[in-house]
Amino acid sequence: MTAPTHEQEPASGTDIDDEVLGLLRRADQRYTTGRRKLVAALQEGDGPLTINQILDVDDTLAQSSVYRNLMILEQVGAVVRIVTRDEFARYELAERLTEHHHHLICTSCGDVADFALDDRVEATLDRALHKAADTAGFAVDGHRLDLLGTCGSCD
Amino acid sequence: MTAPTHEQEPASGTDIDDEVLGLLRRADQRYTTGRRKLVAALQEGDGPLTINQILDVDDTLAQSSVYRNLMILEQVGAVVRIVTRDEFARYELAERLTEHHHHLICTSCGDVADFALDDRVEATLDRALHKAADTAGFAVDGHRLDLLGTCGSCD
DNA sequence: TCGGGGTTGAGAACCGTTATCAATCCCAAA
DNA sequence: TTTGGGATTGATAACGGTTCTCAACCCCGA
Ligand SMILES: [Mn+2]
Ligand SMILES: [Mn+2]
Ligand SMILES: [Zn+2]
Ligand SMILES: [Zn+2]
Repeated sequence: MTAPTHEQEPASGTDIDDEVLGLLRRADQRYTTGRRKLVAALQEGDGPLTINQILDVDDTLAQSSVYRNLMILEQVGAVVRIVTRDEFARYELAERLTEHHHHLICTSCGDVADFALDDRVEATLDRALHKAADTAGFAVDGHRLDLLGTCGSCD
Repeated sequence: MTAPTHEQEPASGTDIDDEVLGLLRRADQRYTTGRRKLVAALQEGDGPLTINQILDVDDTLAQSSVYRNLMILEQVGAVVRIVTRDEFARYELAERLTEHHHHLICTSCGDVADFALDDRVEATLDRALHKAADTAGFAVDGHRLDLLGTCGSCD
């Protein structure tokens, strides 16, 4: 064990499937083959994926089913939908299944990659955010932090 | 003067118009009445506004012109387009014309409000972000920090 | 005053996403 | 194992926010 984080241990390895199964069951949904392939595809990317990126990873998936199943997985709490700057939504596994992290958004090619901050910085940030939220009468659920700039492949 | 910030003094009051005028001139664009009304509408909101919110504020504006002029004002660097969670894009004056700030996004009603962090926290954050970006070979342009939760009007 | 390029705005087109629905799958009961 | 029926699938149509089109208009300069 390392320094304590503000959240419980995320599922790692293939028991992500178990966790997703539970989330779906709780909503009377089945963990079908297509949904398993979807979760597997999301697990591969090192950042949130667009629909087309998902279809590139697994071309046995049907576009309309991907859209529908991502919606269901989001409702269930297994997937998060992310909109950055371009017109394509991106999807990633919820932090409950992975770990709290943030995004490097390349304003040139549009690609999005994950990165994490030091726990100490996160703690400082959370404190400041809660303080700011309190004075605004805002109940905090979480935060979203993106870095905008140019990725390595774009010089 | 208070503690030094990491950016130059933002334009305040009605000389925002002067600044916008300069930005448009530099791109061989005119600062027409419609564009002035658009900037005025954005100045009124206490957060980024959707197209419909803009049309509500000033019903003399034509939708298609609002879309086109927001696009031009964004290219020129006077306006920033923001996409949160719902299907409506929002627009606000660029930080060059206002001040660096962040957003409270209500996941219930979708409304977005501005808030700012302490300069000290911003500095700590910037330092940590640059460090993380360096190790990822990412050139930082800026950051975006949103607070997700429930606003005061939504309990 | 006049000419002409920039701007406007109503409407059409675009395109990512969502809804439709018949065919199929899959669990559960018999 | 067989079978009935509700859930899921996937090709397709519909939807809606945004962008494009183009004729009318405006506005600056000669
Ligand atoms: Mn964080
Ligand atoms: Mn900041
Ligand atoms: Zn890039
Ligand atoms: Zn609200």
